[in-house]
Amino acid sequence: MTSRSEPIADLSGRPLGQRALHKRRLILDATRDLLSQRGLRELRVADIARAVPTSPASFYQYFSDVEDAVLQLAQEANAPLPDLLALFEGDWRGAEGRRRARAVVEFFMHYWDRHGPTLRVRNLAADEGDQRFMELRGRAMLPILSAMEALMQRSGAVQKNSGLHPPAAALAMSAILDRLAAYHRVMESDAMSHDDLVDTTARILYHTLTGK
Amino acid sequence: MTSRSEPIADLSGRPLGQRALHKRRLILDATRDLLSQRGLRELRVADIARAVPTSPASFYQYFSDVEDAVLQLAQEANAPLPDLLALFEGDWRGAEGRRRARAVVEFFMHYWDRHGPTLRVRNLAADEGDQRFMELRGRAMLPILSAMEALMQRSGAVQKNSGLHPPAAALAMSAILDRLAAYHRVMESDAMSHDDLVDTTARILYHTLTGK
DNA sequence: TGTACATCAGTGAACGCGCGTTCACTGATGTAC
DNA sequence: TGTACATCAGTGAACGCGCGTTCACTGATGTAC
Repeated sequence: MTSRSEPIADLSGRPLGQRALHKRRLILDATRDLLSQRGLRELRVADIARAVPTSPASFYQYFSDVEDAVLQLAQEANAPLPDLLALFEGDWRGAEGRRRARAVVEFFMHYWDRHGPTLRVRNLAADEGDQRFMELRGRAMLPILSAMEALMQRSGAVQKNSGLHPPAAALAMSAILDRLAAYHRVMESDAMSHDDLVDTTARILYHTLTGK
Repeated sequence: MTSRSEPIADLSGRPLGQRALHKRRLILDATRDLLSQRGLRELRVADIARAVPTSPASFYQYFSDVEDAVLQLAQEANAPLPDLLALFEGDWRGAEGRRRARAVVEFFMHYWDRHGPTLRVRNLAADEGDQRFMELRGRAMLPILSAMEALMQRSGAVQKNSGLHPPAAALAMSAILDRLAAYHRVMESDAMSHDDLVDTTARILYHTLTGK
């Protein structure tokens, strides 16, 4: 989803060759590594360049500043979402629906295990009002929310759970999924196993989306 | 909840007089203001001092660095939580329960309207693994999670929603409440009113905690 | 296939700024008698 | 009530470091004939 149409370009808009694409990749990877090792506040262009390793000047060939690089990472993180969308579309009746609900929860957990540092920063920046990050989060969330609402309509949940406002309910479900995926690793323990967490979340999701 | 027992002290441990407490207050207020105006990454000791206005040296009389000041703010943000706790304790049968569920949702929204910038940063720092912020978040959340679990037990939700693991369900509910409170202002629109959001969230909460 | 040239890509080194941090001092407040 | 002294509180000014940013150059790759 890293912009389907336009090829990747440098800051002057010139399209990149193989060699340049590779360098850009190394810089993005280093940015992501640093983001997961240290915090957002400690993320500096100089550190990223040191980690690659390369000169800070190379960084500025591709990105205008640290936020810009993180924005690219957040954009790349949208790539797996069509797979998630596919889980919502289709048959959610009976056992198949319960299976799909679990698959959705597991998807979120893997997704956050992989992209957590980036998504956390994206969400903070969006919450703080940064337009670019708000837009990016919107592009990620809106299709999922729509898919949930569509499912609530055709499953009859809207009638059975009458009083639930579908867009609000969809938002609530995405909040659970995001948040629990974000810290499931910290929360899992003897008192609460991975399966407890997945199972309970999947049940709430299934019930809210299908009314059963 | 700014530490009930020990009086507030400067970095050498000396308790503060009235004048010093007032200055410290001004610095914390400026920190919070800057945090809501700009982002976390733009928060500098020099900026805070300018905003007060005072000398950077004054800042260092009370706080070891920017994180330390934010940590104090996050600590103060725990103060209103006993009121929330009180909502969970008591009678949740019938109309009274539905009323309380709504009150919980409204509490969260007001709470985030007021302390949002601080709580966002607290959550990011905790997610990034900062021990001090993790502990602080734990002190805020654990009593609430316990109160929800206790309610699920005595309301019979555990039997009726059999299969829900109470700690996991409580975690899921706190995720909804936090996240929707965090961005309810951005989400409210013609298609989804404040009341839709409150009502739907309250219904999900009520159903999960009481089984009805 | 070889050579000349154009363009792409990468970076060493330098500059200047602004930040974090501290010191040494001034002024305010409290206490003793 | 007044005076001397001790302690509390606040800060101006300075220092040095490291970061962001850019320039001018070198080296790599592609293209034409």
